Amino acid sequence: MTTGAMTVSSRRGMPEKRRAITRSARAVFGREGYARASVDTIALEAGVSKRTIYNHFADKEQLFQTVALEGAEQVTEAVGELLERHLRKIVDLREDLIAFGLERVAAVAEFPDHFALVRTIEAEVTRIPPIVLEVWKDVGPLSSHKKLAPYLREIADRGLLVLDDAERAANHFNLLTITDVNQRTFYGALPLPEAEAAEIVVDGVDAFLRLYRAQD
Amino acid sequence: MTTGAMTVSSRRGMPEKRRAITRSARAVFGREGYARASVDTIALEAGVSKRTIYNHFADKEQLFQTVALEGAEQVTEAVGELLERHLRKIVDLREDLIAFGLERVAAVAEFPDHFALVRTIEAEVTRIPPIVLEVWKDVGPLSSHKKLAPYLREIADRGLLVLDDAERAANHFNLLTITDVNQRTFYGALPLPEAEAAEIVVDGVDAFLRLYRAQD
DNA sequence: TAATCATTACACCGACCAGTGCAATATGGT
DNA sequence: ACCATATTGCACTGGTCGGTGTAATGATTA
Repeated sequence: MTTGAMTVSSRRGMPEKRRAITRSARAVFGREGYARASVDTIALEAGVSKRTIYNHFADKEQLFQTVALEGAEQVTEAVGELLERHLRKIVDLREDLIAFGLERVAAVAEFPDHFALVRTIEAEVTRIPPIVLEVWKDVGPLSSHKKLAPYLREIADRGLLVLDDAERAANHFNLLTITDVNQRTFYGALPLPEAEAAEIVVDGVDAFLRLYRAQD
Repeated sequence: MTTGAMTVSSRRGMPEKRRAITRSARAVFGREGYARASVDTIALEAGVSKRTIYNHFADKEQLFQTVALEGAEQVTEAVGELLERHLRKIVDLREDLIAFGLERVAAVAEFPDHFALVRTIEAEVTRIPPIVLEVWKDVGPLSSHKKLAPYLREIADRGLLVLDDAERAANHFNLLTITDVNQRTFYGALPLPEAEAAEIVVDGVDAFLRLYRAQD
């Protein structure tokens, strides 16, 4: 098979095949869970031979860890962009926070394979080497969560919020919006009408503002 | 094996063996996850033959569902007792809410097998029949969460809280306390120093009170 | 004692799976 | 054309697992 041409860029670095493998692995690990996911299935869906997978990765576990870390980085980067886009310059605080919250929630739906994988990671949490888990949390959810704090700090410095501890406020914002939605949908695994998601976010933002909005 | 006496209560109803099976199944499903958990292991740890398991349950899946539902009921009942104990009669609102929150968090540690199973359920969420999942949510987490609302309503009626929507307030309380802790520890799978858990609960309660305490 | 029924040990089937070895093939650089 | 390397197909091993069939054992009840 694969008698075709493959005109460009094949033998450089190691992309193409490797990317196909990680893409497929992300999908299969997320869909089936770690134990059920078979390397044969991953190979099939990647359009690659099983042997090639073992040429790129030592074993199933290392493949899983690689995919988990890559996905975490991608999402964290996307969240970083959302922060810049919505909270760099504040026009209307409530509107901007709501817009950020909505896009933050939508981001879960835009990386469905990754967030299915997150559920798998959480299920495997006791079997993942502690160091790996720590790194994943750091580059993933922890990083996404913490990045919000400095934006809130700056908004507070401009007099729009009153907060003693920006990290705590960021935590509260996250709990009242994204965490609430994720908890109800299991990271997007179950459908939630967009209107309800929006209602939750608006509720959360309003609660957040009652907690931290400057009185004037 | 089992040549012993077993003096009392064996052939009535069907407990004893069945309870041993569900206890063991809860532990193994929680520890290993659904796919990895082997019926042989469950039988071994239950001190029961594999055949006996299949005499009580149709298959692995039904055993899993049974265990999931039983555990959810137990925890919901325990949470109900905590509510009665701490929020029936309010002495000092903040103290009582903190005490409730702390015990609520501690309850996760007191049912470690069940909450390990919860992680497994969440991972299997797309493979669990929708009706079963709905029932589980209803008797389990949803019920535990919703039970808080009427207590808050009553506290508000006594003038200690100001809230338009008791359900929303209950949701906020849960998010700011138990959900925060559960998210950080993966339902108790990872250790969290008790002091830190307490700090989170106190933080959460104080945020909740800033949201809803009567201005007096 | 006899009959009933839960339980047991044990062997077994069919299926799946992680990982390997190897020889053939394809590909890109020179 | 030649070489180094990536990839492929495929068979194979050793192991696990869900579920079943069966004959024997033990206890309970009448």
